[in-house]
Amino acid sequence: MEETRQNILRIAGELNHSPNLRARGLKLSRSFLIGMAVPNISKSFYADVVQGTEECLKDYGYGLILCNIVTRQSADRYLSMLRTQGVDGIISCAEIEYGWDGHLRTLAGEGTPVVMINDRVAGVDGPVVYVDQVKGGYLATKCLLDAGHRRVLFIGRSRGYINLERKKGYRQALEEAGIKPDGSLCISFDNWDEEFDAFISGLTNHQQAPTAAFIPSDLAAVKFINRLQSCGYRVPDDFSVVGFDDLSSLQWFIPGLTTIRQQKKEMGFYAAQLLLARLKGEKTEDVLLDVELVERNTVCKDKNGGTSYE
Amino acid sequence: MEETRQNILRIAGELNHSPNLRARGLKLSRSFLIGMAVPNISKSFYADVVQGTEECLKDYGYGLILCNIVTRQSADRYLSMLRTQGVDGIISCAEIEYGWDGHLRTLAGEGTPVVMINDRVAGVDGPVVYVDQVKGGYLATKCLLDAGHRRVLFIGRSRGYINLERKKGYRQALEEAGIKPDGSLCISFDNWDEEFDAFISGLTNHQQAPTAAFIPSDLAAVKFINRLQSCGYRVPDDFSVVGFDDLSSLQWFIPGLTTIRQQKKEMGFYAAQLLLARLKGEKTEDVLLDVELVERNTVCKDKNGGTSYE
DNA sequence: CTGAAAGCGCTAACAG
DNA sequence: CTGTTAGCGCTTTCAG
Repeated sequence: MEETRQNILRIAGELNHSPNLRARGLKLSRSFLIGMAVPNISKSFYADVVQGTEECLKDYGYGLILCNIVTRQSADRYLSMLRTQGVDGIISCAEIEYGWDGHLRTLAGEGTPVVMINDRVAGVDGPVVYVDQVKGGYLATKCLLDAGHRRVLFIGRSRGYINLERKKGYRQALEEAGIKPDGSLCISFDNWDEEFDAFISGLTNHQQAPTAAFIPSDLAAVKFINRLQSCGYRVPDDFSVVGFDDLSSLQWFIPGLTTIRQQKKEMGFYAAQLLLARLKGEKTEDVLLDVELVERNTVCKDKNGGTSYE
Repeated sequence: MEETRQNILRIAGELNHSPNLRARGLKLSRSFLIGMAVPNISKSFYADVVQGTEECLKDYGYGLILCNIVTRQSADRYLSMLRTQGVDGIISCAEIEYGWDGHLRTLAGEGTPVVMINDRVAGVDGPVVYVDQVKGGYLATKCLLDAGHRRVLFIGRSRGYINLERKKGYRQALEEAGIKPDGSLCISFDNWDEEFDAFISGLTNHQQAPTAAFIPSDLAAVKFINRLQSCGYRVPDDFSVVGFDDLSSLQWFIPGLTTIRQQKKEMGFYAAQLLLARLKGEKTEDVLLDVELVERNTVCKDKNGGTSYE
């Protein structure tokens, strides 16, 4: 009893002695480490998500090992690193390529708890933090429709879970407004330099040219606006656009992009909470995060778009 | 011999057995973990630096623990986490606040190898990866001077190693052009909303008003341009500006920002290499990274700025 | 209720 | 040159 007290005092005296997590982990077969896989930390979107995760984990003494999957080789390396480091769990974002899905299945199959963000990887058990992509697409399109636009483009790829969902929302809004879907309004630019010029000449020459676009990615939207402006178009006066993401890095972009806000940090935060709950053996359920429209200055509210025919 | 062969075969058979790093680390007293401290991963600048570090480390089997120091509390938590996890080394960026300097001194004092980025923390031994900030400030200012501007603002705080160095370069360029330094041209906005209006009225009312500004931060530069434009000024026609950083997130900003490019990923990469070398017991030296001017569209080359008096 | 001891999975030193 | 063993620092179990 008194010895114990002395021990405590001695420890307090040494002050800088922290228990060795390696030994502790060896005994407990835990590492107090969580792996977080992202497609690219340099995209401000994922930096925000990571920050959210990290904010939650650090309060519970868990370290976050960042896994930036940018090549097939990095995917392989992280597979083995997560294994050898013996992480206690993994948070994995959607949109990761380079065979990561298979690696995640392997890891999950070996018993590592996994939480997914934005989409489920087939064959991997675990909760996922979803975002209401459909609602986002719906709100974005409705905003354009409400401003009087009738021929609204969807500019983006039509594959991948996320884009598909957003497109679903786009169609929903159109339908609700009684507008017949027109396949020719759904386009994407694989090669901007070549295809954008063709697009522009189409815009000027056709009478029933589109007057607005929903572009399910802020980065693409900003690029689009940039090109439009260098072709002499004014945004939103001549053409309206709504993006998706609400990237903070675009804060000072002019004109301010009307877009759909996602709860980026929350995404990471909730994923971390789910994982922690799972580690404690608690039951977990998928989380669905809401989105909202952020109105700035890329939607022309006053007129029905140049050649609209309402 | 034959048993060994069988062992190898069995291992190959099991295939998914990876040696337990915890046990290995316990024996070797190493963790194969590196801590990386940044002021804010959500700033695209640091995301790039982290990506560079991570790219190097993963090839050597080291995991990267991200330490995002955004509050005093997070600084404290990471101090103890880095200790308990027993990281093999630490890479620490400049501009971290919340008492981190002291924590880093503590950790270094306990024997953890440290590599610093952008500035040395007093009392911490270890190599640092520097950027030629003075040259950057010089190139930025010279670019404005070469375009004919004579009254060039320096907009930014006059404290902190990095800003001070950039300002040094600004003064150097001025001096070289035979322009007397004018303290009133060095300003900073503590509260944009209030002070910017005052600044603008000064701009319109004075005959010898400045015609250009070097703003040693892209984010601030873009904000400045944004404000300028909403006051009816055109950039670069009415006012020229040069930033610093060359943030990729500003890629589509209009007008394209003329700025100083820093080698962001390289910064992180070299820091990792220095740390690895240190862990191997090799001798290390500071690294100085070069910068370059990236000319885009925020400097008016044709005229000497509205009210210039050359 | 306190104190000793076994063992987590590995490596390095040592004996055979 | 191969095979055995001690022990890294902790936790947990078990004996005192």
